[in-house]
Amino acid sequence: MKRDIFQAIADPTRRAIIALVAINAMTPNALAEHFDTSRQAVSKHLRILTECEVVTAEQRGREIYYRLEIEKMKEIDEWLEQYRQIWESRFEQLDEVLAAMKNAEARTDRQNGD
Amino acid sequence: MKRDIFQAIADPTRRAIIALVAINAMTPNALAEHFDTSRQAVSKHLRILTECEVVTAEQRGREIYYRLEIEKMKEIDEWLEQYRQIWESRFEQLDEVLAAMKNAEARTDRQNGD
DNA sequence: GCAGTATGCAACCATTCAGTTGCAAATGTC
DNA sequence: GACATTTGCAACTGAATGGTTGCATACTGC
Repeated sequence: MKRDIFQAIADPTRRAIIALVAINAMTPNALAEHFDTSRQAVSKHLRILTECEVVTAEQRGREIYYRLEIEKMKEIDEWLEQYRQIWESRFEQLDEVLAAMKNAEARTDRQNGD
Repeated sequence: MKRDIFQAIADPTRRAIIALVAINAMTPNALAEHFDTSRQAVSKHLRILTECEVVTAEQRGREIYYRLEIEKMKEIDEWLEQYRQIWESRFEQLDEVLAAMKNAEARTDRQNGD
């Protein structure tokens, strides 16, 4: 029942909804046109996304416009940060390896009088 | 049946496993000690993570060491990139607003002889 | 006020999922 | 070779999930 942002983005349809409302706010009906599923199915996804505060609803007459709450996406970025540090440090290590290889090559070249 | 990286990270236990094997490769038994669930439950999570290529297994005698495949985490980062662009552009807009406010403030100060 | 449109909510269904239990296979130790 | 350890796989279970259908509510335009 208690869902978090990671469960929110687990479903492909929800990721597609997020991508759509990121560009501009949309109504459930307009969103449903982009999918094979029913309007109600989209509506249920929107409810989940609203619960997770990934999107917010704004009533305009009888229409409800949903738009992306971009701040929530930063939470994923923050979680990813620890792993970004890992691959960046690995990249630096690779740099060191490449530098070492270049040095070794240069030495070999000198020895061979290249 | 066909799982992707987003479903892989949807489960809190799996995110915890990812965090653990990111530091150093671990066996299912060692991992299970960190959780309330059974070893088999952890093993099932490892199977899912392996299927998604988030972790890779290395057999050493009768033990199997699982380690994080950091490259796979980049896929999330790549997906997040489009949203990062949004919040960065919003940040720039905020900068412009702040700059405009500062200008307006400076003009007011001059008018008031402050 | 009435027909039509937009939406949310509840009930139901099939599938998936996370977990447990039991068991078999492979490896290490004596 | 006998036994313990480590692990994966299969079967089962209860809960969650994504989907559909039907209905109630609220707003628009006539």
